Amino acid sequence: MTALGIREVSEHTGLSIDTLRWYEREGLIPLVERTSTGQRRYPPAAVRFIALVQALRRTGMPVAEVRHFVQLGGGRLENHPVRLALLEAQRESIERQVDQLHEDLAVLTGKMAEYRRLIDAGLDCEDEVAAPEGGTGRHLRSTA
Amino acid sequence: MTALGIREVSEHTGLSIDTLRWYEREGLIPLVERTSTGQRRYPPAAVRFIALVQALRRTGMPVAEVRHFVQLGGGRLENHPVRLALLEAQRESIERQVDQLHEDLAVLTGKMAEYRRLIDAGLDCEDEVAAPEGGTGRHLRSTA
DNA sequence: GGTTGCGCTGGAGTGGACTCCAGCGCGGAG
DNA sequence: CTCCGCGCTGGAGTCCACTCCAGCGCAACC
Repeated sequence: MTALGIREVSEHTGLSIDTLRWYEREGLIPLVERTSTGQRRYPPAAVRFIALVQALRRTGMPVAEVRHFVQLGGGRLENHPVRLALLEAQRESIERQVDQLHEDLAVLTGKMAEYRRLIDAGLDCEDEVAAPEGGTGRHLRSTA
Repeated sequence: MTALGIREVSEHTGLSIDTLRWYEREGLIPLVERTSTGQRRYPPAAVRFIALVQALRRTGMPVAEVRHFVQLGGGRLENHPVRLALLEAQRESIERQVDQLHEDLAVLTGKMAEYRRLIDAGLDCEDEVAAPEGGTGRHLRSTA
């Protein structure tokens, strides 16, 4: 009844229609039904599942691993601990990614501060004065 | 004097030797010098630059865009504002990524809580009881 | 003074994740 | 009835970022 067509799901999730079909072929999206004429229908459970798949993909889980997760059967009890463990592993991966992002952010902000300082002082860069085809070392000693 | 060989840089940065060479060909790594026999030497400035390139790549900047950044000349003053702007854009991108990661994390922890609840209750999944080739709906009504 | 090992180059190959297409069927609008 | 738009399928194509050679040179170690 509340099941959606592929276009609606595409708009709702931001995944392209082709990607939705491809994911399904690849075994990442179960629970998709068909009309009598063969068109896809996505019941709410499928739509919810897609949100999970998107979270896994966006956080860097490869398609093959998502498939593995999905193949852990139709929500049967004995597989829950396994799925839980996979999600836990991914959760840890996400936390590492956040840490890494913060480190990289620090690198960028550091570099940005350097550029601002140089702009203020009216200097070229300390590093990389790599033969700009005109004349070298026109920059002065740093003020600090 | 303190310049490093490619192997050392590879070990120091975690980038493979092939990747270092490829990055250089692609114009992502300037400042690399050569010995009289043609071997690469990485002075400290090059090594520092590589760290920046890594931060950009890891945070999702495409190789082409890093190249663009690098091509903004050998640290000459007039390019500093442009580089600064590019870094600022990337900084914002990183912040969006962190936000997205947190959203995805919430999806995962929510799903994990659900599995834990089901395990405790000894139930199959509410969703996705997709024809596990034996018999449907052996799960009971939820206790909550 | 050979052979082992690292480095170099240019180019080909790979893996992952889509993305596009031809060719067909269905169902509603005119 | 005919045409348009959407959806379907299987398969081919694309893009990106590496990764892997083959074939060569230098240098050092035994």
